Amino acid sequence: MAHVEREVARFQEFLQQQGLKLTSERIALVREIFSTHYHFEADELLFKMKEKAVKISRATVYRTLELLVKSGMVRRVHLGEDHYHYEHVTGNSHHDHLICTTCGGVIEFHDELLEQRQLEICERKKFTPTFHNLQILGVCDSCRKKGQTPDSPDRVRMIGQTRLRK
Amino acid sequence: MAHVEREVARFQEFLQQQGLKLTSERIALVREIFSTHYHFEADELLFKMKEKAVKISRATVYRTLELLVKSGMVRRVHLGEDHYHYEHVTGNSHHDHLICTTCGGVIEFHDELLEQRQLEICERKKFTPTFHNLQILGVCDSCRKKGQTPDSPDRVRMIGQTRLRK
DNA sequence: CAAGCAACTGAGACTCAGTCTCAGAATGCG
DNA sequence: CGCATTCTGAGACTGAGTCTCAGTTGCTTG
Repeated sequence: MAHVEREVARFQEFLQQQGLKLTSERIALVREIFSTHYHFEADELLFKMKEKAVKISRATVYRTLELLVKSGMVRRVHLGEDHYHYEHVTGNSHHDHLICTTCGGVIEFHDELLEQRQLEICERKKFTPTFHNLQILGVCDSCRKKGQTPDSPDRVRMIGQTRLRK
Repeated sequence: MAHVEREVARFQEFLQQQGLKLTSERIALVREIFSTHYHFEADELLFKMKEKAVKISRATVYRTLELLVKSGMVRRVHLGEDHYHYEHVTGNSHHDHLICTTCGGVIEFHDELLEQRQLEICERKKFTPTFHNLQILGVCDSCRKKGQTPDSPDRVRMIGQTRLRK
């Protein structure tokens, strides 16, 4: 739990620099995000707060996520679904994702050779990269063992979380 | 133009195999897609058809795109925006994208070494890949020359096409 | 430590991409 | 050529995300 407070402090520092305020809603959201979920969705977060009987509006959730992204503490990623996911930015280690189209699980990896090669490609195309995004879709080990066959890429869209609105 | 008719024939063959029908709407859409746009959005296509005074409803556009994806003639891709883009599947050459966050331009590339390395990573993680998706965001040569500085990744969301509904 | 104002919040209207429904229309097989 | 089957358009609907605005709160300054 202690390290959650460190994140709160980091966020506070960012807010101060920007002349913004540290409100109870923002504190609650940062605590929620950094104490549990590694990958999460905005609506999931909204739902979790409702469960805990902490009343925070959808607008505030989105506004806070935007600030967290700006502060560099959280990253917005596409995970194959048709809406955004968010993930912590731990240290500054960039990573990419293997996404299982059967169980929806996400495996992270980082590969220096891959990164290096991308830079080479950019150089050849005279392109100045700022960021990249690689998802590999397929079937994870445990799903394959259960005898599942790989699905078509579209199938990924079906993966969902329980989530409510209103 | 001749090769557009080849695509129409390919689609017809697919439809026949599935016990589906080749309608005038489907022909018009395939012609539109394969005669010009390489990367396109559903709404853009809808708008183009309206411009040409060919009346095709949104539902039909989406339904036809779904069929084209199933037939393997078109691929659905994420290009950094918050909605889908589509692109032709030419032959079977897989490729990835460099996306300029300043002008919205897209550069395609294919790199065997990158593909190879991804397979190695999957093997190490015991993951059976079916598909992947790599976008590199940054600034293209001509935008850089115009003295633009790289934008933050969020900026990409702003890139848009003119498009109307109704 | 109170005032004041800028920044923040919630509620709910709005947007936009995409999906669904259903009654009427078209296709194409037999 | 008939008719079952598949398609279509209009528009209602959904779900994620944004915007607005009136009322509230954090924090700086005096």
